[in-house]
Amino acid sequence: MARASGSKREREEPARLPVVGAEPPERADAARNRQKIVAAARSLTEKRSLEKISLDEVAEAAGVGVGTVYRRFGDRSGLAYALLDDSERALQSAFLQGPPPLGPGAPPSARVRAFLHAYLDRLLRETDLLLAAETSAPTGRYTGAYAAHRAHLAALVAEARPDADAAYLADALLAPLAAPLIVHQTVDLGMDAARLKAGLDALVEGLLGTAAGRP
Amino acid sequence: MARASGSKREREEPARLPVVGAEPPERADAARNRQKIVAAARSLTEKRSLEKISLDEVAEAAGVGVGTVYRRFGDRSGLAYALLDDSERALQSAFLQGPPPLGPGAPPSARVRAFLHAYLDRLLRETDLLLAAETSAPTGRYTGAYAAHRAHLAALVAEARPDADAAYLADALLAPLAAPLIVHQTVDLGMDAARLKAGLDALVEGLLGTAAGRP
DNA sequence: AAGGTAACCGGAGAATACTCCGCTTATCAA
DNA sequence: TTGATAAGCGGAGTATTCTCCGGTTACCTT
Repeated sequence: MARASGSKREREEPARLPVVGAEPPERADAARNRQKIVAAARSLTEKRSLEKISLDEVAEAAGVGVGTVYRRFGDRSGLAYALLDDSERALQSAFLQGPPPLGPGAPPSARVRAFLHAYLDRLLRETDLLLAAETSAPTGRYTGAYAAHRAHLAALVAEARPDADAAYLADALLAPLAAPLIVHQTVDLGMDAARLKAGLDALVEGLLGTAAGRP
Repeated sequence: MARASGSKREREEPARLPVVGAEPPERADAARNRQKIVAAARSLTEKRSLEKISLDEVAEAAGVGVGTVYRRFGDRSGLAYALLDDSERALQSAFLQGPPPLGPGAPPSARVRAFLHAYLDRLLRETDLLLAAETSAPTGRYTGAYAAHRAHLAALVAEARPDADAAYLADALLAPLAAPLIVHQTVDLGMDAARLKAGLDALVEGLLGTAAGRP
């Protein structure tokens, strides 16, 4: 089920975020329906969390059949990612070509730190959507946008610590930003954003050594 | 939904793992049914993953009504935790009163390292159950056994680094052990246990400083 | 412009999750 | 023992997810 849903979404959702190569172009009616569905979902999420909205309901609001919703987005998680598309593009653009420290120009550890902060801010801003995206299809989380974040961090880690297992450390840095964990920390444990950022800073400090004496 | 399901399981599942205080005793027929359900589920999981078994099916195999399964365990996640009960007890016993370095007697950073290794081994041994436990009810993951692990690590971290935010770092150390991430790393990325352990060691080293010069 | 083909659509239907409540049973006090 | 009472039980019923396929439509070729 893990791989199945992952590869399914990959096939069903052409030309989205992390895809680079050219794919069979989307037919006009399909694109139109996609937009109708996204618009309807966006409108519905203004009243309650996506997690409490049935996809049948989205289909009806969009004026399409249920099958169409599932064909386009696979499941609730796929729809959530579509709704996150804008902020994801903004984030990627910021760390790929924006001003430092998030974008190029700052030392790697500072960029890692800036990325984690930016991701946390975004998570706190779109908690409901990211929760829905991660919790339906939990095993499919690690493709798509996650892979881009992971690659970005891995490159920075490799730059700062060429001897380390950069790929692993990238995962380890992203893991504390899992949406359900953040929700638990903020809602149940009462941790605020500043505390979480301080904690993330401690991680970066320990792993990459922003202190002067580190290689 | 997050809090709801969490508090529900808490109410429905008396006298399990992390509960300390006395609760209303479980009626004899209820206990009998619980055992029948667990036994049936255990038997069914020998053939396929719990995630692919409907709870109706478990109920029928156990010879009880569906309502009984839901009342006792709340959802698939609750049932999974029940099936993990034995290994969880073993783990807790090992780090609370077993021999060092997992149990008392070793320096804190060594105990943290030993705990992470032990948890990873257990995760690799019972991947399917832990995956089912975490992925149904993802927001309820952070109560019960997780809270015990977190408290244990937090105490060790506080001992090793009295100045640090021990509670946060405990979460940060446990986060890379999320079942779906481990599955992705091992299945999709082909990382083996040794690599994961080395990565965890690097985390511990960076955060707690097993190297001599750390306070 | 017309026709062929591949993609797409819709919604009925099967599977599964989860709830609800009238009836039964265990437990305990008298 | 025997009621009283609270806890538990079962399974029909409702809600939601997800699939499947006959009919439709966009797109390209000629």
